Amino acid sequence: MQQLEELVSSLREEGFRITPQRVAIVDYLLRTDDHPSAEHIHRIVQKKYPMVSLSTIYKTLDLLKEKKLVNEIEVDGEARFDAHTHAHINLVCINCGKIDDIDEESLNEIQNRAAKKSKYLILKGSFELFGYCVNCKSKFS
Amino acid sequence: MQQLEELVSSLREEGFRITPQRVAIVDYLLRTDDHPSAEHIHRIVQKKYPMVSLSTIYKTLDLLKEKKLVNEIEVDGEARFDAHTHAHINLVCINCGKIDDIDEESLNEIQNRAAKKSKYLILKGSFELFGYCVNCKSKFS
DNA sequence: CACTTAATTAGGAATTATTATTATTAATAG
DNA sequence: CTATTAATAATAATAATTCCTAATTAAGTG
Repeated sequence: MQQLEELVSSLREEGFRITPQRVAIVDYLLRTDDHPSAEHIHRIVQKKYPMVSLSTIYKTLDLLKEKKLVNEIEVDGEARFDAHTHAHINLVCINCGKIDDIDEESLNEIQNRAAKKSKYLILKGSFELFGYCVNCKSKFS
Repeated sequence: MQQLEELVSSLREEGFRITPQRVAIVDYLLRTDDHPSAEHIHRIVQKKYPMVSLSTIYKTLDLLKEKKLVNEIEVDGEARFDAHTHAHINLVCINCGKIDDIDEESLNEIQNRAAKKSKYLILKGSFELFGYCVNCKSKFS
């Protein structure tokens, strides 16, 4: 995960204007471990800048996506975003909706166990995986 | 994959009414290997029953989902459905959008290879997997 | 074979997430 | 400081899905 200053100056160097809105959005995305929706980012950013509009959130997220600075995933027809652009998978608990990241190193272990146990994944929509949700404690089979 | 008659009588046994609309929807889902959207199912079913409404499609799909007779996945913010309810994963080509099923036996092999090569999957949104799309021939890395 | 009635339907309105449009504002270059 | 033009706010438009309600009908009952 990169620092705010790096991101901001890299954007400036590429000729993008640095606005308070953009800084606030990037700042929030870097600070959170969550996978917020555009709406959620909007509510957070509005605390500091009450007049920021939702379409600005969307446009900024588009820009950041294009620059590979954020990752977009999809849950129940809603876009969610995170600033963790290294290789990882997003796990969505089919019980409580909690989203977790799993990085490459944990993933190796999981894939090994998966191969041994011949459990299955379902990409997109609901998915199943051995293990349990760290949030709601429900078990998968 | 179950037969139409089995499904229909199992629905009837549970007290659900068997309507031409429901039969047509189930019939189509059983016949196709595709992952049609609600809209697409609507167009197909309308060929036989021109007055069937889109909301009926949605309600019927909800019923079938609840009874675990169809599987719902999500592609680009659009719901897609299939009647293959056995354990499998859905692969979505990040290049052409083609959706494929992989059943448990093929999956074992894939997971073994995945474990060896330590490639990664991304659940939801785009995903990456070694291999190539059988439809557009584009390779994944 | 009617008769009854609760489940189901059609059709349109409402909702939700997102994108497009446009006049206004403000970040940056000079 | 001023001009340029990208970025913004506000609003309208769009697309997928859900909600609503009066009308219809499947299927059990006499």
